[in-house]
Amino acid sequence: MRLDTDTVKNRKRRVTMEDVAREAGVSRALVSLVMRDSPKVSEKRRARVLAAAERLGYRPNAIARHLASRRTHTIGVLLNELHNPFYAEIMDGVYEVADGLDFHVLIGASSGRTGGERATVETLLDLRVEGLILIGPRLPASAVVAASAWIPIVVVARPMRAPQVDSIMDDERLGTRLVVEHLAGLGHRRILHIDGGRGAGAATRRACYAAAMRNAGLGDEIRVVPGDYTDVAGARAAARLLASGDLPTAIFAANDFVATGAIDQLDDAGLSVPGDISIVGYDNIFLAALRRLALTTINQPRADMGRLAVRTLVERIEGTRSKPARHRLAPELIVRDTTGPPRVGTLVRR
Amino acid sequence: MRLDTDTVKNRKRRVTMEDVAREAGVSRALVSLVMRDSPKVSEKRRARVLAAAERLGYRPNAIARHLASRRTHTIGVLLNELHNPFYAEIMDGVYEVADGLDFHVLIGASSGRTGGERATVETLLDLRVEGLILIGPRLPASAVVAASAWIPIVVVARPMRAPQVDSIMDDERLGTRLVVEHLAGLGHRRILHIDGGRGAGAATRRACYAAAMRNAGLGDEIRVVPGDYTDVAGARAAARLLASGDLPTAIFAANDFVATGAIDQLDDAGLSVPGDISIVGYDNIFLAALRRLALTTINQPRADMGRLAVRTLVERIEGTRSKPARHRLAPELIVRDTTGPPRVGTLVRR
DNA sequence: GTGAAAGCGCTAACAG
DNA sequence: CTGTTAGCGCTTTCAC
Repeated sequence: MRLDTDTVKNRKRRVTMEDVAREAGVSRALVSLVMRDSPKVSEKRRARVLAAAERLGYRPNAIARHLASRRTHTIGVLLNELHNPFYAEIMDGVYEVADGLDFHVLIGASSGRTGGERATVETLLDLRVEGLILIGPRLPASAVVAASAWIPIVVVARPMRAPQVDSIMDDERLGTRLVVEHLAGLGHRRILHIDGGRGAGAATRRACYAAAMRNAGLGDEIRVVPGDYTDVAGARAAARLLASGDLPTAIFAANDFVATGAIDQLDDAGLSVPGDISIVGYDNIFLAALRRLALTTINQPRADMGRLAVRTLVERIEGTRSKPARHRLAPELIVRDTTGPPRVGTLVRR
Repeated sequence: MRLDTDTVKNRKRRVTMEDVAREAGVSRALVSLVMRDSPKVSEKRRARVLAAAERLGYRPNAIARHLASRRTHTIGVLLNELHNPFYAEIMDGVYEVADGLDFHVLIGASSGRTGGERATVETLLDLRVEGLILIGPRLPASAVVAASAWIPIVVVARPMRAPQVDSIMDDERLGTRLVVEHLAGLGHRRILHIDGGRGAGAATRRACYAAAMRNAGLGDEIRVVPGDYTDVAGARAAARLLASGDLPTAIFAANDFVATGAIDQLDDAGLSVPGDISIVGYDNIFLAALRRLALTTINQPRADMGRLAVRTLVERIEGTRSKPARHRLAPELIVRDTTGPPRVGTLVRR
């Protein structure tokens, strides 16, 4: 029995460019040119090389290529949260234009580990991605700025003021104003906000809510209950509200997940939405459109945000632009069934 | 003004090991040892080197390291679908044990692009990840087998028979049997299946459904409507059913998304669930637990699946095991409010 | 067009 | 423990 030198642990041995060159009877440099689709190679030789590569089952080693060329043509994406479809829908846009621009996309998530996001960013950095898109990062701004010393960074769904960092989000002032005005227009005054806690952009949304309330002449009614961007947080906040006995007539939830959790809890308590209390979410994820939820919410142009993120990033990578980009996309109000006029005679007296 | 040679396009110049060695007054090899936490370096020198690295802002170049060591300590994950929380929850388990085993995780998604999954796998392969976890891949089995010639692969949520490929999923025979028996126990006979189309594992689920029906003496009632793993597909299937006028008394949906879409459509048609028709999903994603849905479904131990996937993969990478692993985790029936006894006197006559 | 030579930044023996 | 010597597999001048 002949020793099979082509297998290691039953797997293929890596075929190198050298091997292909030998097989095709040309120099290694020529093979390299062919692999990079260089125009300065005769059709004949190109065919020879390609055939040899095929025969040997050659796969270019991207790592070696990256090391030598100092380019990876790859962008990294930090996904704060794999569970929220909001982010997934942004990714649709990211993939769409990254594919067109011929950039690879590497996703790093950070499922709640300690120092998760930071570690993920480091990994991506060490892999020499050429730019980074941070989607809904909870990372301290200082860490983002530090990373931007290395490569271009665009932050999505969270404001960022560093000159070296680009940012993309919806127009929060407008979005929150649409919410408050819709509710106020229905006759609500006691509009409470369950916030996104330490989540990306939560502080902004909270501040804009307050501003919108004041603008509507409802400055005295500003009331914020702490939450997080999850359905569990929404349910918990609603439970606390219920327990306190001091219910508002309307709730503006930090996002659709929070709204969903809150509704769940109110249902459980036997309250009617919007009969007893109105609820508005934010994001317009598919969940909101389900008839059983029919959540009034704010639509964010998610795919557009993803598309824009890649374009913005690539501009920086290619050095086409040097001044910071601050894109603010237009949100829109989607009225469904969770909002209505306030109950006549408040449910619970103050 | 002094020319700052340390910036390129306003970004940090890469500091190399050589630079650190010079700064610390030691050899490059020593720096390398320090970076790899080798025990055979005196505390004193280690400190010197670390200080120098810190001072220079040195970041090891993972690419160069990988090339030289021929190890990346990274596993790749192909996520067929970023939108389905089912997969996100598997990832929780993946991260948990990968972190513990000190493996990096790189996610490649493939948002519906043509040849998306294939291209993503290639990218991951070229990056020399040491093993691949394919979660719910739609890739042809032949492509999976081809990839397994290069590196260890474990497939999650889809059966795979290749000797070189490991697979992890729930026990579908049991899961579907629980569904059918639950429904049959309530008195249903006309139990229809909206399937997952060409989705991962859909064929298995379909076949097991048929087997379970026969087992329950309901072989004559087997009926499958084509779908896909999305809520849209569920709604569409329900719409067709409604239009046909030939409704079953119970629907077993391919997954919770499909069930949700179907319910949405039935609601719209004014039918009552489970009054007029019972519905069961599969997966038990958070959606199913919402009170407004309260979907009866099958729970899959998602985090366990993710954990097991990494362990199984690492066994192969380390060469600890060579025979194929075929893990089948136990699913369980979660009864909620979408199932009940069939309507007395069928809604629509055959 | 094509090939030779010189690295990319790091790891891995192997002497000392 | 420390430094020297070779590469890892590819790209990239630069002559020919």
